[in-house]
Parts: sequence; structure tokens; C-alpha cells
Amino acid sequence: MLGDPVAPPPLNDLIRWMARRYVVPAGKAFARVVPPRVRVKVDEPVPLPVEPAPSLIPTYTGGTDLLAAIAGGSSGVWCVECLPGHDRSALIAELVAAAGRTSGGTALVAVPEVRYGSQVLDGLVGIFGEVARVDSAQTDGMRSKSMMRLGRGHGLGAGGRAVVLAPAKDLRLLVMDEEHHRSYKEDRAPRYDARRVAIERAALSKAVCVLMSSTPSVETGAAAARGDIGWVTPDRATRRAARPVVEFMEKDEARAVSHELHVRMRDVLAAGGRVALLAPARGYSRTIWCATCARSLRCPRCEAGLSLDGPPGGRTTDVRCRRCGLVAEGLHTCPNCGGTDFRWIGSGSQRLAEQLTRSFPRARVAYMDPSNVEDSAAEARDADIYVTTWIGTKAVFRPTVSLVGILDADALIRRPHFRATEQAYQAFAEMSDWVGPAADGGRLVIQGSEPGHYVIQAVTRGDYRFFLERELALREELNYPPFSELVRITSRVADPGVLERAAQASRAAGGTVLGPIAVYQGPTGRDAQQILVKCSDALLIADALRSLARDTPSGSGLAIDVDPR
DNA sequence: ACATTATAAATA
DNA sequence: ATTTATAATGTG
Repeated sequence: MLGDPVAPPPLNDLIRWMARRYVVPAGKAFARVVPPRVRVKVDEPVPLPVEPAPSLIPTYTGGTDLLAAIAGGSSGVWCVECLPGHDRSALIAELVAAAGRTSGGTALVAVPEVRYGSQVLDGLVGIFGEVARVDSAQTDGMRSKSMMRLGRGHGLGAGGRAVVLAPAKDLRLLVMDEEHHRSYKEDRAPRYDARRVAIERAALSKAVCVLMSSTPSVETGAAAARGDIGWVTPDRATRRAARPVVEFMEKDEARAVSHELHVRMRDVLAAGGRVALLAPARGYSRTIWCATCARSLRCPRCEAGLSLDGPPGGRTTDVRCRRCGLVAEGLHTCPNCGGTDFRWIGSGSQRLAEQLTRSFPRARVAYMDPSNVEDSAAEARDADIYVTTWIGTKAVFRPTVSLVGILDADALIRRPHFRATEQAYQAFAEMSDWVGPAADGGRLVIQGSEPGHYVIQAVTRGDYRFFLERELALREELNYPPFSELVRITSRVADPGVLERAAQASRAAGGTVLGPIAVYQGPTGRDAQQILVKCSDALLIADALRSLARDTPSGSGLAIDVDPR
């Protein structure tokens, strides 16, 4: 039981690489591969399955090449641009079995968002039975068992982002499902990006790394388009057949739901269908405007607009800052002029649900937002109209609907972040997936003000490459990833010298420093300063920052985030 | 992302 | 020794 190495080669080298790239002491990195300390009996390892035989993968362009690469025991990275309608468990199972048929090897499968359960993970367990699960949904005992079992040569391991660190022997295949997902970035030290770690691990283990997504991240798509990694894609006709009807509707400034969309909803409801609406904000209203002094209320700390949680006069009348999370209780008078005549502009999910109850009196209306996720899940299932913010669009919460309305596409596309358009495209594509193909009555309505925007165009066409090309042109112009790598350094210290030194070290290592800018973290967190470093190789910056990180230990409030999202 | 807990640092 | 601030960790 004891004596099994926790990081057998070449995993030890991977952990060292991780410690280096993400600027943490080696011990911190190695701590991640130590199984939970519980006494367990380790099950006999079982080799990889040899079935199912490939049937879905060969229908993709490049699919047989990928299977050949896995079977041939070669090493390399592949992007599998999968069809939203395809069962990804089945797809992954075919790849895993291909590795199994070459004898002796093992495979690891990573999936995002394990905590609400994962259909893909359940699917794999259904197909293979013997899956060593190392996800956080398992008990410590189970995880420990699975890790040790993998260390002894068990064939298939699966779980969240941490599986890329699992001690699998003779790794042949490493699959990242939903490769574009944010949860592959670890949010605490070591702040590793599981995608990068997976690629590095595959290289060290001479394994095949498969990055699978129906909307690959821009970095992965760019590498595939450049020919640096393999590209497996569905053919054009299949892709087109999977699209819903996508309609763009001009946003009506006076109301959240335009007349046109209202008509669509009425038609769908009359036909016995269900509707989901995506509100741009939670709670009640997005902006609070004082009629006496003709100003909107701003956060005293960070100057961002404030929004209201509950209905005015209701039980919850907390005012919340969207940027820094500051919450002020019970708004009664305007802090500026003492006026009491407020106007509530822009509906949040809760007010929308209220309004819809009035305009569709016979429909059952349910809403979900970050504050009521748990108790509204059941209600949502029977609702005719389901109003939610982006949180309720997670696959596990989705009721079956035939119409999805995105009320404010601009809010998503226009966010001040270089990944805003990428994330908007992914979100819209996911909504397309939700309503399903046009042949089955699927319809997506996007309300916004820019029908010509390339994100809207790409979603309408269901064309990932159209999006990718235009996005890459912009990224190149501004030298953002994949044309550069990023390091984000945050400091909460009163003494600005720490951040200054970090900036100097970064410049000396060849980086370009942007900022500093002020950031606000959480209602209790204090103001901090942040810089962003663009460089050609984050390893160089990481090396340059290592001594600074070591010499300014606890209390410095210094956070170095390599490959931020 | 948030609250709780553990730990280190500062002060008396 | 006691208090206080901050980092680590667990949980929705």
C-alpha cells in the first residue's frame, strides 16, 4: 500500500514544470499529487477497454488520422471540433478504446464543472464501468483509491481539471472535454491552466492530447488553423443541419422584450412549446436613477453603477455594486440630493419574471439567478417561461425549450475584456445547442443593436471558422493571445514598490507592461493595483518573477497569475 | 465566489 | 499571551 511513488517519471518533471511556469515553490505543486491521507484498499487495476469500435469519429474529417495517431502510439496535440448534437461520451469512448487496442497504455479524460455532476463522466462510467474517478464529487477515500489504482497501471482515469496531474502509467491519451471551458483554469496557487499542463504532459509522456469542443478556444483554434496541431472537424453539411433558426431582433430601448420577440413567444407557447429568456442581470433593476437630481446612483468605492436586488419596497431592497460586489442595505433616499423619487431602469431576471407573469397570465413563469439556484431548479423544470441569467444556462439546469431569447447580446459582446467576444460566441453557440436543430423546431432569438457584428454573424451561420478568422485579426492587432502570452500581477500592498519591481523584472525579461490599473475584489477585499504583462514566453517572465515572489512572502498581497483567463 | 478556519505577525 | 491580519481551505 505504502511505497507507491506519488509522481512517477515523467510526472515529476511535469510538476516541476508547473511549479516553474506558475511561480510556486515545488512543494506546493507536488502537494497537488499527494492522495488524500486515508487508509484504503486499492482495487486491482484493469487495462483499457478495446471497445467500442469507432463509428462516430470516422465521420469527421481527419477522424481516421487521429485514430491512427492514437493506435500508432505517436505523440501530438489534436483539436476535435465536435458537433454539438453528438454524444460526447460516445465520442470520447471511441478514442479511449483506440488507445486500449494498442495494449498496455492508459488514458485520462478531463471534464469541466464536476460539482453539479457531469453527463459525460456518467456516460463514460456507463460504457466502461471501471473508471478511476478523481473528481471532487468523490469522497477522499474514493479519490485516494483511484489515484493509487492509476499509479499501478489502471487503464482509464477521469475527473475535473486535476486529472491532468493523475499518476497514470504509460499515458497514451489525454482528452480535455469542452476544452474552451473557464473551469480548466485553477483559481488558486498553483494557478495552472489545465490545457497548458495537458499539452506539456502529453509531450513529456509521448501521448496524444485531444482538445475537444464544439467551440474551441481561440488559442486552440488558431493552432489548428495554423496546422501546428491536428484538426478534426465535422463536414459542412452535418454542421449546417445541426443549426437552429437564428433570428436577430433590434433591441427595443423602452422594453426588455421587443414586440417581435413577444409575438414569437406567444406563438411558441400557443403551440405548447416552452421558452427560455436570458436576462443580462440578476435581481431587479440594472440601474437606479434619481429623478430629483437626474443622476444614476454610483458605487462610492469604484464609481460603477449600482443595481437593485429586490423589488422596491419589498423585503430585499439591497443595492449592489456589480463591479466590486459592495452591498448597501435598504435604499431609501438618494445619497446625493436626499430625493426619494427613483426610477428603475433595465430589468433584472426577477423583474422580468414579474412582468412576464402579467403579459402571459396563463403561462407558468420561473426565474433563476445566482441567489436562488438550489430551490428554483425544480420549478424551472415545469415552467413555460424560464427566465435566467447566465448561471441558469448550465447544461444540468436546462429545461427542454424550443425557443431561447437572448435579451441583450450587446452586454455580453461589449464587456471590457479581450476575451469578451470569444466568450460571447461560446455562450451564443451553447444556446444554439440548447434549442437544438431547426428540423426539430429549435429557434434562437438574439436581441441587440448590431446585426452586422461578426459574433452575431458567426452564430447565425453556425460557423466557428468565420468567428475565428475575425477574432484572430483583432487579437493580432492588439497582440493578445495567441499572439502573446499573458501574466497578470496583482498587489494589495500600500507600498507600490512591489508592483513596480515586478514590472521592472518583467520588462527586463522582454515583457510589455500594461497598467497599473485599480481593481476591486469582493465586498470585503480592499483596493488593489494590477499590471498585465504581454510576452512571447511566459516562462521567461515566471523565471524573472520567481525571486521577487520568494522575497516578498506572506503579507505582501502579491499574486502572480500566469495564463490568466 | 464566499465564508470559515488555521496560521503567522504584531503588540502588550 | 493576546489580538489582529492574512492566507489556506472547504463548500455552495
